Parts: sequence; structure tokens; C-alpha cells
Amino acid sequence: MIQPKISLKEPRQLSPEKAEAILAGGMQEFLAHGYAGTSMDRIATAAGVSKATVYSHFQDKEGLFTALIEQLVQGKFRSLFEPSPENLQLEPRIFLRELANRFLDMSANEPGFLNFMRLIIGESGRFPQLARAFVRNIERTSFGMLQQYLAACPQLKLADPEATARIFIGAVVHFLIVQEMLHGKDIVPMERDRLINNLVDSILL
Amino acid sequence: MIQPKISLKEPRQLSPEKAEAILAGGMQEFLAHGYAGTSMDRIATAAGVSKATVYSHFQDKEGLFTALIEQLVQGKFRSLFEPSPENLQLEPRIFLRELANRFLDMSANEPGFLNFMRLIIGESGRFPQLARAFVRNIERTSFGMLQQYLAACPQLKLADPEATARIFIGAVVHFLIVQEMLHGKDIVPMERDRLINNLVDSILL
DNA sequence: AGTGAACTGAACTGTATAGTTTAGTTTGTC
DNA sequence: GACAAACTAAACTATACAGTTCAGTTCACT
Repeated sequence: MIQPKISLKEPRQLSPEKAEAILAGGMQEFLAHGYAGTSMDRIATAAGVSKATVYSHFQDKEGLFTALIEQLVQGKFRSLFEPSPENLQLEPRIFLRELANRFLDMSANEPGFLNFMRLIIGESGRFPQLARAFVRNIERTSFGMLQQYLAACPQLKLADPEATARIFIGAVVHFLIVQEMLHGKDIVPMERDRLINNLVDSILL
Repeated sequence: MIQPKISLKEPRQLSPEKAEAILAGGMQEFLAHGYAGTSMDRIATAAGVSKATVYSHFQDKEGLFTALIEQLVQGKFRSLFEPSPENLQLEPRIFLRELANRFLDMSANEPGFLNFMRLIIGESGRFPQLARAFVRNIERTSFGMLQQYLAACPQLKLADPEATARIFIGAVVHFLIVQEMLHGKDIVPMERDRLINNLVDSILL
């Protein structure tokens, strides 16, 4: 009793390479022009794929957008506020400075990250589930990591490591938003190190 | 030698009431659907005005959008991080708690404020001059006010009031972004007072 | 080699868009 | 009342869009 192998799989065998290309094209277009400003024709062209293929891989524009953001939130941009493991046994002051600098450097060097945050925030009213996925995968992870580090550091004796972690991350992220995302560098100038040093000093007594 | 009064004015006498109605309709539509997602027909309908009138008051969609954001940035939403004057001589701990609570309350009660911030951030890549107007009129004012208060408070002796002001505002604004704008309340819950108390304690020694 | 499904390119449907025009109506001012 | 400009409603242009259809091609698997 021989069963053809194919019957064990899904009846479809859509090529994963095409799916990847469509997601890559969608990322390029959505990050540059926003959800409403992006057309499916341009996505297909950017992906090097026919429009019919786009619609055989994804149900509609909203489905493609949702799949794309969920992929970005779980993959490409998840590790942005993660410390490099070898830094974990540094002195807390140094560790925190490293952490903030690492995040700001990665935001500056990773092309598309600013536009990704613009898109998540800009569409958070119309796509609340995507905003929640962002919080679950990126914000919550960052809070948890830093909170655990702060709580495990014996010499600190912080009253509330969870709140402290949020203050730290909040100050750094808002600095990024105002200086880079909103182009505030020339209007409200502030040296990165000045903010970080003050922040670290505020938090560690 | 009698000059007709009209010759002293601009040759046009477009009614300011219509202009106001168009801006109000544009606000409703742009805040709800974003720039690309809003149509000029719906703005005209929302304003109770014909489409031709919209185009006689504003050059095009971009001109209307720009004028609207500039009006919001200088008027309706400018005072959001301003303290009420009678609070200025409170004890610093109380003053700072009041300031943060006031900002979070106003953000929650002022309908459209969250969507306004979503719009500014979401379009900051495509309309950098509007993002800069936001920074100039709202962020810079808030920083300056708090910095001056902190520097003038004799008992504090802060090393860097300017950096401290940014840390404070950054932590509070980021709290608003994650909890309300990105719908993170249920995913990363945190009592408002817990964050504010910890923030005030971190900053004042 | 042959079978079927993925894929292409292009045409197609129906709707929506930004912006203009036109003909006619209101309105303020002399 | 007369004039001019603001305004209206609606038609109009030209383009763009989401999504579908279809005839023909590629490609993986047997």
C-alpha cells in the first residue's frame, strides 16, 4: 500500500524563495511609503515577481502587511536591545553605558529600523494587533532582560528593578525618537554621552 | 482722496470660517486615516464645503496637511507638557509628580492627541519639516520649562538639569507610547504611580 | 516524456483618487 | 440694484489602485 509522498504534504508547494522575495519587496515598499502609500503592483515589481504570484502567496494587502510585520518583529529587529553576552559580567555602570550605546549604534546602522518604528507607531491605531506584537517581542523582551540584570546585581540594591528598567529604556528610546526619528538634532542638541552618563548616574544612586 | 477700504486688503476675501471648517475636517480625517489614507473628497464632506472651496483655500493636499499640522503644533497641542502656574512653588517631588500626572491625564482626555503623535511620528520620514516643527514647538518648550525649573530649585543641586529634564520627559513619554499608543497595557502592565514615584526618586538624589 | 501545479505577463473590472472646470447661486459692498 | 468675488454641485480628466482572469510557460516530480 504505497501512498504518494505528496499526499502527506499540503496540496500546495508554493516556492519559499518567492515568498521571501515578496516579503523583501514588501518590506522595502512599506517601510518607505507606509501602508496606504504602498501599492501591490510596486511590491510585485520590487520582488521581481508577477502580481498573481503575490496573491497566490498572500490573501490580500492586509495579509501581506501583517505577515511582514510579524516576521520583522520576531526576526530582523528583535535583538536590538539585547546586550552582547560577553558584556554581562561588566561593572554595572559600564554595562549600562554599553547597552545604551549598542542600541543607539544599531539603530543608526541598521537601515530601515527608524522607518520600521515609524511604521509600527504610525499604524498602531489602525493595526493594534501589530503594535501588540511589537510590544510582546521587542519591548517586553528588553524590559525583562534589563530588569533581570538589575535585580541580579547584588551591589545595586534597587528598590524596584522593573520600574528602573523602564525608566532607563524609556529615556534612551525617547532620545532616539527626538534626535533621529523627528530630526531634532539641530533644534534640541544633546550629546549622546551626556545623556547616558547622567542617566546611569541617576539610576545607580 | 478716498481710497476704497478693499484696496488696502489682499484682493481675496476668503471666509475665515470656511478655512477653519476645512482645517477641522482635515484634522478629523488625517488623524483618523493618516496622510495617504485620506481623500480630499472626504475632507470636503467632513468640512461641509465643496471641493472647489477646499482648493481655493489651500493649494493642494500637501499644503492643507502642512498648514493643519503647523496649526496643531502651535495651538491645540502646544500646552500639553506645561505645568499649571499655581504648581510652580510646590515642593519639587510633588511638582514633578503633578507634572507627569498632568501630562498623562491630558493625553488620555484630549481626544486625538494619541493619533496626532502617531501621525507626526509616522510621517516624520516623508514630512521632516513637520516633525521639526513638532520638536520646536512642543519638545523644546517642555525641555526648556523643566530644565529651568530644575536649575532654579536651590535645594536640588543637580549636576546637569538639562540632561535630567530629558530623562524625566523621556521616561514619561515612552511610558505613554508603550502603554497607550502601542496598546501595551495588558502585555507589560505597570502602574502609573509606580513608574512616576521611582522616576522622581531616581532623579532627586 | 508527461502530468500538474507554480508562475508569468498582460489584459481586465470596478472603484477611488487629485485636481480642474463649468454653470449657476449666494453674499458682501458700493 | 449692481457688481465682483466666494461659493456650490456636479461633471470631468487622467491616473492609480486592489484584486481577478486567462492563455501560455516553466518546473518539479514520476
